[in-house]
Amino acid sequence: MYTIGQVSEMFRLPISTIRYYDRQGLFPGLERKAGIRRFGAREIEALRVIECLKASGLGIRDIRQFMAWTTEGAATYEQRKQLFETRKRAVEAEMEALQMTLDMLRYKCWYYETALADGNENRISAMLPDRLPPEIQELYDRIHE
Amino acid sequence: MYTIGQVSEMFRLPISTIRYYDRQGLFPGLERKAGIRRFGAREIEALRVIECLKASGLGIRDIRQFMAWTTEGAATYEQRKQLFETRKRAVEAEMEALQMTLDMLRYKCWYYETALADGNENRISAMLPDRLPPEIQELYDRIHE
DNA sequence: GTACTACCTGAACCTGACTTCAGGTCAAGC
DNA sequence: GCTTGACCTGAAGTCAGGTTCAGGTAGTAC
Repeated sequence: MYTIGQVSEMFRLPISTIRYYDRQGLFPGLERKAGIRRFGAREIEALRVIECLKASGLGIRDIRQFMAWTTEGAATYEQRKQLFETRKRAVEAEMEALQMTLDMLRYKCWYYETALADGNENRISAMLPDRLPPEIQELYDRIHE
Repeated sequence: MYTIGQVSEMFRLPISTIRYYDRQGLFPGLERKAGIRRFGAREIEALRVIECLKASGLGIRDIRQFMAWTTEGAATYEQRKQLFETRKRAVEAEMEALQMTLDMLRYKCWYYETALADGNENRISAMLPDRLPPEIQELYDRIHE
């Protein structure tokens, strides 16, 4: 069993954030002793899931819904499975989007390396839009589809 | 030259958002005719960069700084290059983090598929923490390091 | 000449996710 | 017995990133 301070250290989360999560209902059935929160294995796992769902783009409201489901046992396995499948698809989509972002950033890195080497953008302008170095052209075309 | 409505359609951004960006100084030197904004190639490219920098996790404030740099010519190539390199590293880190998130989500998908098939979590509990199917064990270990 | 549409403004409002604040409890060490 | 440190509360504050509102203009269609 851990205190809020210990959990705060374990997850590198401010105490205020953990209390906020509690207030939002993310630890249903959290135990207390003389008013003081006592975090057990269930809450530690809950926090891991919270961080995961948050990272997947889910809001607090929907995380609370999930936590409520976990208190309802086998009856909500289906909903919980669906939730994770949906989040998985969302993250996969997000990673594809970030891949495009990365292409743009790589192009811009090349752009400014070249501009910096030349002292101006003239040579680049002359190469646009379809006479860039092959590797860069590929990035450029993916970005400006 | 495009009107704000056309740009809104092109980028699938609400008009209010584009006006907000303008107010925040993201289109330095934006042309106007009788008060009406006229978006040219420069602004279209600016919006592409804005979306990219936003997706990389940069705030409006820093995007404004970048846009200011673009008006200062060759003197700021170095800063601009550095900015894109920093954003590139940030996105790469973000993708690694998302990869971990994905591992967790895959584990949870398996978990609830199994629980759903069994009607309870008993079999899974018996496999924890180190007797999971190899493929799942790998995910589990990466998550619970 | 008037209705319609697409544009304009500044100011106020909204949402989500926290954080801060003022004031209080409680056990341990000195 | 009193100070210290770690915990507690509800309410208010903050911040980013927009969105909405009330009221106004400008060009075209009939």
